Amino acid sequence: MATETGPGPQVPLNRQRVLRAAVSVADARGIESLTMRSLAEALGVEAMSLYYHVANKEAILDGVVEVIMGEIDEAVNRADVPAAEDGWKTALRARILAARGVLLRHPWAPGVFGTRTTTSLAVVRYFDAVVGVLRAGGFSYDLIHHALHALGSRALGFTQELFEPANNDGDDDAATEMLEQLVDQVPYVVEMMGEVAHDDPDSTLGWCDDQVEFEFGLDLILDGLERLRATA
Amino acid sequence: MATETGPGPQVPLNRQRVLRAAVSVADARGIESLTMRSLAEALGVEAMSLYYHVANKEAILDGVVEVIMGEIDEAVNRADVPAAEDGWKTALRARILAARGVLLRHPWAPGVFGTRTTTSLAVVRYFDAVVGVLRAGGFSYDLIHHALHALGSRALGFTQELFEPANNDGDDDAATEMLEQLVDQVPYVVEMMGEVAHDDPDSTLGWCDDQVEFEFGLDLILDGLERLRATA
DNA sequence: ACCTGAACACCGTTCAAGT
DNA sequence: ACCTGAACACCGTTCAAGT
Repeated sequence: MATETGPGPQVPLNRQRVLRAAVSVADARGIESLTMRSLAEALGVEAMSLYYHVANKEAILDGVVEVIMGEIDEAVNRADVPAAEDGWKTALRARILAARGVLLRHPWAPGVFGTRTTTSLAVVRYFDAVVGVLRAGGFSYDLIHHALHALGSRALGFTQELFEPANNDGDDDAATEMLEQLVDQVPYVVEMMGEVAHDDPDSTLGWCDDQVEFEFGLDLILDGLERLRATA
Repeated sequence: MATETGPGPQVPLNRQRVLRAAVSVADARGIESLTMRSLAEALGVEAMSLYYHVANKEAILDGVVEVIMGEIDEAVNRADVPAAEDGWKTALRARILAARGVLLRHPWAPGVFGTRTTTSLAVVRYFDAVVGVLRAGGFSYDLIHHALHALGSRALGFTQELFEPANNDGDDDAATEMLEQLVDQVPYVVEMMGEVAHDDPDSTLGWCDDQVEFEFGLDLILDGLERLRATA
């Protein structure tokens, strides 16, 4: 719970504690407030001490990816169903939704994944397991290769949300009003929102159920892959 | 071509010139070197002058998105095929591939799109046109809504490339060697790469044809949507 | 109306120095 | 072995001041 407590380092710092504290800081105060100085403060240490344990901030972000991937591995191991019994689609779906559960607890993580330039071994290992599931399901490597590209980051449980952090501060009325003034600029979108909102009286401008939509897109891709596999 | 030439501002600066110069700087030297000071220098002006024309750097990045979306609109208008004649799938596919062509010229742009918190009107207008194409193709708004989520950023021609900027500096041998030492850690990936490389002797570690893979994923989704539309 | 200089708070990082 | 203080180059930004 607490990122660190007490005065200064009774026990010497190490790389693992630095990385875990970085995740905690990002969780608690957002990734943009993760600085060498704020991280050091959370650890009860001076900023310069961090450089004894990690090369620089980039290395910290690389390490943060490893920590998150470790959490994903844990979640998958807890949730995964055997591929042989229920088929590849069920197994892969469960794996991806488990990964998604982890990333929902670290909403800043997808952005960090996107900024890494060197390929993380932990990420490759994750994809290796995905390839294994598909292989056990009878896919050719050629189709598996295409499949990985089709899934993209969805294989890790996230998608690039283009409209995500809209300020949903309860002012749905103001937002609706604004949209009404845009009727001539985006007529189809306005009509769509009106109709879907009408079908589901509970839905307002925050009308998208992220989980439902993620599963819709995931199933669309998985179903398409199953069709290709069966006719290959 | 030149971002600006000559000494200082003969003609007064304005918002449009600031934004276009920002795109030029990002194209030429990368998004990370787009700073208020470097942008000002490219415009032959002091950094503080920029604040007369834009609120702050965030506003510049918002404006950059508008500029890019303008280029996409141009490209789409040049390339788009009428929806009525060739069907919605052909029209949407052409539209998305036109957008992709623009983003390939600005490889830093997807990252900027990802960082924007306020929703860009230009982006919403683009998606409005996508909704229009699907609507003309006989989709229900409910299915269109799901479709937008399934497409995600792919509707704009990009995907979150998790393994993109690998240092492809000709040292494929070294990379292959490294991978061979990982055989026990990622056996399926190694086997996959060996087999696909064997099928196509030209392909090495830079073995993925981005355009081919993008179109594969796009078609997978579009074909799945067509099936859902037809059976609805 | 449009641009600038000086200054501020904040970054990541280096390096010699402490214990 | 592990941590620190002082310093550096670089950010975005404010504000009063220039023309």
